[in-house]
Amino acid sequence: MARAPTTADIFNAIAEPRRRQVIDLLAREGPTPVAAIARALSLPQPALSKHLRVLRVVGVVASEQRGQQRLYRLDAAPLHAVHEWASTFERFWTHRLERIRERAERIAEEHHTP
Amino acid sequence: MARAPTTADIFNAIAEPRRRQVIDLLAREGPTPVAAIARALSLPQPALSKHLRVLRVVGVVASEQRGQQRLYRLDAAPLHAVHEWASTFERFWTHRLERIRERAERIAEEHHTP
DNA sequence: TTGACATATGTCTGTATGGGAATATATTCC
DNA sequence: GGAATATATTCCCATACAGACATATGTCAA
Repeated sequence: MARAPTTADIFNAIAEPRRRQVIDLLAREGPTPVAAIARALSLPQPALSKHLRVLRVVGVVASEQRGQQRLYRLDAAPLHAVHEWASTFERFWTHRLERIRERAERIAEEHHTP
Repeated sequence: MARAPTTADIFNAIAEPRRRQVIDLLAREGPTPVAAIARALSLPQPALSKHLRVLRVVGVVASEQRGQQRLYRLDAAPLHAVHEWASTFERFWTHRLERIRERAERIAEEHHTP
């Protein structure tokens, strides 16, 4: 079997940095026409349209005809799955951060009581 | 340009479901030898070894020789980036959930005072 | 050393990519 | 209808996959 298509699911879709940039921009700016996205990301319009298709297929953006242009807006729902999956591992960072903090405090303590 | 290699970064690495399974398993079970992972995931050993290489390159797992076998353990640090990125969009789910809850309460209210 | 076991690597194949360039499709205005 | 603008699609190419299978490498034990 080959690598799964980028349209297979949200995890494959967000593997591409350009697509994460698009998502970030829509989150910041709200609904945005294609040309404005292309300008902001310095991306040729055809390349962007292809990325937008991938994002549409996995349901993380939706488009609305607005006169001559097409407004794309974020639908963050599919990103919830990513967040939830990544949250599973929170305890690992927390533990590591705690260890770092504890060590820092211990060292500081030693320096104060020589 | 072609699609970025799976080893390019953590986002590309976790696009593959098998590799997320490996990560999940190591998070649950702690350090585990290759054969046990292969058995648990019903994955041929060569296929698994290739996935493990990808995960090693992006730094999300590390291996330790343990007698004849090799123990793989999770290093969740790179997943922090994924979690942080996904956290950016938390407000969208929260807002949506709030809207759903408010609507439900309004409807319930209407039913109680007809 | 030889053999048994555990893991890694190489080869093959079909499939899919992301960008560049050209072109097709919509939509609005005259 | 025809021109102008906005967006989508098609064709091209180099690259890289994931799995099946065979084989190499590494490690221990006798």
